[in-house]
This record gives sequence, structure tokens and C-alpha cells, in this order.
Amino acid sequence: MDKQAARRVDEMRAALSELGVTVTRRRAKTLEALASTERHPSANEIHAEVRRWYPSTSLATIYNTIELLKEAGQILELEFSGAANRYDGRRPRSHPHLICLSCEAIEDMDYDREGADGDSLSLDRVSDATGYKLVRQRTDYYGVCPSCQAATA
Amino acid sequence: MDKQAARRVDEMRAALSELGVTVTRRRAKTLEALASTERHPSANEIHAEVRRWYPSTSLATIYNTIELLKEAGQILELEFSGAANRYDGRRPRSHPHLICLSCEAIEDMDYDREGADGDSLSLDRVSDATGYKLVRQRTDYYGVCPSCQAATA
DNA sequence: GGCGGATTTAGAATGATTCTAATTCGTTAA
DNA sequence: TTAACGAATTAGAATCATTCTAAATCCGCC
Repeated sequence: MDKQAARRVDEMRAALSELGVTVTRRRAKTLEALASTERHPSANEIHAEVRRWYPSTSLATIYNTIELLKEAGQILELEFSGAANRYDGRRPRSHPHLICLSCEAIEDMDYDREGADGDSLSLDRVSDATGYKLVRQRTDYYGVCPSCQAATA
Repeated sequence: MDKQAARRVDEMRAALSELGVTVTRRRAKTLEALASTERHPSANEIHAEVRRWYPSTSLATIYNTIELLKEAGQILELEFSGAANRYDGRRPRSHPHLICLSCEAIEDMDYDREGADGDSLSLDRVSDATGYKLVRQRTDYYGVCPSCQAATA
């Protein structure tokens, strides 16, 4: 686990404690799994990872921890209706993603039109313009990633 | 059905014929249901509407028509994992939405940072910047709408 | 060592969407 | 008008991610 991941785990731990919940060993492994990958894993993938250490872990526990992380504002959930949801535990604030329709890879998009983190500015602006009390946004770009393009060519 | 809706129905009809499929009466009613509302209905809501004219209509037929409209590029599907998908048949090109977390209303957002339709420009720009062959984007703002704020206050 | 609340488990329940096999519809050709 | 064919439709089963439930287990604290 690199330094950045370790820092994220600490932040998540702190936020969970703040909520008053215990960071059990399974939960700790879940945080690590989330902090250590750029792949935006599904609940199932996290489950598989945590099971390598605690084989009796049930999928419900993973969902439970994800739920707590959502309450703590420490995870970004990318919803899909035909496929499993994907999670970003490294950057819990709203930010845009690139989604490959062919291999289902999801990567963070850093190209950025506006401000430091891509949307906190516009979130405020849009709140003002619309009267909504906005709490998050979702911006995703769908297409075919370079490596899938190469594979098809 | 207002004029704009009628125009949309014609466009959708034409696009379906282009695909080589018949626009049956049930399908026509489905198009009308989609073109006549700003509410971004779910498959179930469309089903209920079509059933008012053809009570034997099955949900599968609605999904089938939606699938065809997707192939024809004539509908925008907003996916949700915990709830039913919602559909925008009035403006099939990618555009941002405001989503109320309290009453689940979805409305088109017209406030626009960039160009005429809000994202065709940036889609090209992002394609260039990332190497992805992008085909659509999704931008949604989540929060509490003014009327739900008033109700809670 | 034992208590009590929190956590976890396995499996059932849920609900949107998709699939399947059988039926019906619409059109065309005889 | 009827026969026949392919397309469209139906009802219900199947799928699958997620949530729920009730029972078992864990853990810190007395």
C-alpha cells in the first residue's frame, strides 16, 4: 500500500470513528481494498479481496461498510442499472470519470474545465442558478478506451 | 399533445422506420407518452400510460420499444441502481439534469456552461484530451428541489 | 468468566430488467 | 377470402445486484 493509500485509510478510519462505529478488521481490510486500487471496484471485487484475509466474510458486511462510508462522505458510488455499482474510495468528492463501454474500465478524469477539483465551483453556481440545495454531482463520459480501440482495429 | 411533442413523435417514428421496424399502435403510444411529458418517466409509468389505450400491453413491450429507441439514438436513459431507470424522450442528446433526492423529480437543466447544447463541444474536447472515442456523457446534479425545501422548512 | 451491544453471517426477500416459448397480429400472395 | 409467413406481443419465469432478517458471534468492560 503506497503512502497516499495509507493516508486515505487513515482519513476513512477517522471518519468512521467519528460516526461512532468500530473499525473492525474486516472493515479495515475493506478500506484498504478501496484505497489501494484505481480500478473502481464493485462490491463483489472488494468482497473477494477481503476474503483473502477473512474467508468467512459475507457480502452483506461489505455492503454494510460501504453504507457507512457513504454516510461518512468517504466514498463515491457510481450507480449502474444493468451491472454492479462501482466505488471510488480514493477520491470521495464528486469528479468526472471515463467509462469504457467495451471493457467496463473506469478511470478518473483529471482534465478539468473549471476549478481545482472540477466541480465544487460549479456545484455552488448551479445551486444559485436553480434554487436546488445540491450535495453532489455526477459527470461521466462513455466511450471506448484507447486499448479497446487498438484491440478492435 | 403540443406541437413540440408532435414533432418529436415524428422524429422518433422516422428513426424507428429507418431501423426497419414497424411502428405499431402500442409503440406509437409509447412514443407519445415519452414525448408528452417533462417528467422523465420510468418504464412502469410509460406502461401505465400505454395501458390506458391498450390494456393488454405487457411491460416487456415497453422495454422492447425503449431498446429500439436506444439503438436509434432517440432516447436518453438515466440509470439508477436502487430505483427504476428514467427516460428522456424529448431531448435524446446528452444534457444535464437536476435530481431531487427527496421527491425523485428529475428536470432538465438548461443553465449551460459551454455551448449550444451543453456538451457536444466538451465531448469532442474530452475525446481529444483522453484518446477515448466518446459517444455520450452524463451530468447530473443531486440535491433537494425548491419545493421539497419549502415542505421541510 | 460473563453481559450487552455492536457486528457478522447465511440465506431469504425484493425489485427492475431480461429472457423464453407460445400466441397473436398484419401483410402479402394465391 | 384464405393461407401462410415473419414480426410483434404476451405472461410468466429467470437473473442478478442489493437489502433485509433472524440467529450467531465477537469484543470491550465489569
